[in-house]
Amino acid sequence: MPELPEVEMVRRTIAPHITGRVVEAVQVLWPGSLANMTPELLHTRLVGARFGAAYRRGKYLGLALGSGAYLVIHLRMTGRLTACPIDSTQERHLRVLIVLDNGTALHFVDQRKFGRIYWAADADEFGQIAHVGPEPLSDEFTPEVLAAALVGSKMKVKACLLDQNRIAGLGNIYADESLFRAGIHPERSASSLNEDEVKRLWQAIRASLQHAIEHGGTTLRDYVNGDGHSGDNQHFLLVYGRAGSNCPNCSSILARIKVAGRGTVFCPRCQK
DNA sequence: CGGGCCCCCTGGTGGC
DNA sequence: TGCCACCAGGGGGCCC
Repeated sequence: MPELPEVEMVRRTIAPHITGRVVEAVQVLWPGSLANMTPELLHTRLVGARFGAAYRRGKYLGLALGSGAYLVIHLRMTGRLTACPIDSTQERHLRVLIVLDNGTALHFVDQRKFGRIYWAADADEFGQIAHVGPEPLSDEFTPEVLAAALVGSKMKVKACLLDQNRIAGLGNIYADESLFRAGIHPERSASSLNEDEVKRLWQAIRASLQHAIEHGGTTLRDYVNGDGHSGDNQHFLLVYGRAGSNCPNCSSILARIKVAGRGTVFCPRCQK
């Protein structure tokens, strides 16, 4: 499941392939992948357009175009965005193909068809589509900002972390990893965290995300970066996917419960 | 505002 | 070996 680190890796690896390149052809194999336009409209808008920089907002990718518009992509569960040679074999679950003028093509592959491609006419529309909370790796994200996202909420702290409007980019993996690093039980009421706990959680969120990026993202099944390479961070996860194994801190057996409808792994001893 | 549930989807898994 | 119910889950929508 691509979360902030994985989307950031896609952004970094896809950018060199597309920036400055002109679209020669577009092929939509599954129209359902297009969120707010028809295949015809995408074709009209994209063919002849030139890609600029690649941006990320939360789990949204925004590929700028010379016209000032953005091609906005959300990978959801199983989406992949890769740059491939135009003569490469067509993989299963290919949904949208964008041929560029440098012998490469952007492949949007999505087994479960949850991923979506949006059209934004300008930066404002990109912001409306990717309307998410503060970026946890930005300088603006301080312990005070995190505290503001949690304060006064009756929600469980994990549910808060998963709420994209409160904090951008955390999904199930990094919510669990962050709460473990901070030593906070996922079912704690968000508003019950004291100043020290918020500070620890702030530090933990940034560390979980930063380490994941340094390890190229987490590949559990589908995730690959823009070059088609898997990440390594799955080998460094502390709790996610490790229910029944030993806690890396105290060797207790890691527990699995359901929080906010999501499978949740935590250490009953370390996370109070 | 928040909790719970459904839906979108497909492939993997476990029970029988 | 085969069939099938069930699960995973990001995000939007809906109801209460």
